[in-house]
Amino acid sequence: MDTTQRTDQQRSADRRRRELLEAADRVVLRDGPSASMNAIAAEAGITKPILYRHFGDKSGLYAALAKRHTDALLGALRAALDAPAERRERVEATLDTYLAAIEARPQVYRFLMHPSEGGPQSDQGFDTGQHSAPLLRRMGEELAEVIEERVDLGPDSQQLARVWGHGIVGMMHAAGDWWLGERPCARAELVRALADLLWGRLAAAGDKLGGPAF
Amino acid sequence: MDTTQRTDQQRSADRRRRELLEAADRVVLRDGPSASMNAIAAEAGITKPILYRHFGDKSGLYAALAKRHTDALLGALRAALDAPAERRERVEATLDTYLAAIEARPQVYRFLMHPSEGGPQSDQGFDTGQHSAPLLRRMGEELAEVIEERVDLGPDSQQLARVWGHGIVGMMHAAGDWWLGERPCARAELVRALADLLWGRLAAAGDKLGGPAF
DNA sequence: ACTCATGTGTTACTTGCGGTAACCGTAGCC
DNA sequence: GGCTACGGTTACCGCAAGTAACACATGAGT
Repeated sequence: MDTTQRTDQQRSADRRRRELLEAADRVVLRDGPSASMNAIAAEAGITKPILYRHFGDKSGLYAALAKRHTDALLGALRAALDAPAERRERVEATLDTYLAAIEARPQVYRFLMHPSEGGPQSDQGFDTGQHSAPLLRRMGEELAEVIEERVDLGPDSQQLARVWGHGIVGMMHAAGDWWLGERPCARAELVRALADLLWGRLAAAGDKLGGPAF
Repeated sequence: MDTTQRTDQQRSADRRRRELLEAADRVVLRDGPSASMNAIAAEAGITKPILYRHFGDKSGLYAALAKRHTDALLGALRAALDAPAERRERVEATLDTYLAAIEARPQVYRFLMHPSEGGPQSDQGFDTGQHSAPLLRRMGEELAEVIEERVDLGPDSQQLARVWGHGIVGMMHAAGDWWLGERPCARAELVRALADLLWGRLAAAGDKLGGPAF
């Protein structure tokens, strides 16, 4: 078994795997994240056990599926983050890239954020963390890296950058989710509002006079 | 059927309902959000159909359960938001209140954010929005109200306040989730870092010299 | 040519959950 | 006593995840 020489069987297995993933993709796009293994197998023209041979269990399939989309989105985000432009411009471009992606394929987005919430009862009950979608975590970490490598934050910069990375990603996510549901304004307006928030406009704004009980 | 005069039966039913909710609470606290109806019924000392008589279906029970915690948490947050203090202090107090809550009872928090993700296959696949936990939405709306009624934002203030409300809540949530998983620092530090972010420190910070490809 | 390992595929099953139908006992009230 | 109304139970359905056991091909070694 030479590792360099992949046998025909191995390559055909890889192709199979890709085909299965594409079938799964179609089903998830159609049925949302609650697509059943049976349905996916049927779409691929085969039966369940094969899926299990390839992906172990449902979360395995979902992880593989999520990785593809996550990689694609992260690539686009990285491009926007790394562009040679003013910081404000880069931030706005990044926000816009993310929002455009979730606007274009809401089902996929939905799937990425809610990856079937774990197995049967999957004893992960106690460990608290890690329930937020892996996509969010990865985005947070990536952003943190970019911030830390580009912005001068003095001591404690690493800690600060990570907090901010995850915080900003969360802001983007929650605002995007709400916006997608209600569509209260154009995308560009949302982008500006969020950038304004990051630029400290909340802190700079004055108190409203005649406020309540004051 | 006089509406004002609740019969003994009605009141006893209400008591029963509360008892059941408390049992469910205990189970969710122990088993996490994937607690089964059987387990909850057993904890309450009864069997499934009674649960269904009281709450309709699982999402009904979960909704009732979530409402209690949500109300409690929102009450605490409102108190922090409405305190008569400097804005920065109020923001920090609010962040701290939220983080203290999720730190104290991570399972409950987890449950609130992941309310079983909808029914059997619950055809809600296409409508995109509304999958973010109701708690997040409510917090976002509440915060938006407070912002709009207290801060002078000029024209478009309503739109802006809502975007910011949801955005800030999302930031708090994501950062809190990450922090809960990794515990990279004390709560107070996290609070300060987030408040700094909202105060525009990212925009104010200088570029790092000797940056990449520059 | 015969076997044997390996990978692809199937049918048929088990387990466990959400949800429901149909039945049982007891308290009160006429 | 008989009647209803309600708290409760057993026993079931449908469905999805996951598995066991079996069946067909195909290339390699002898």
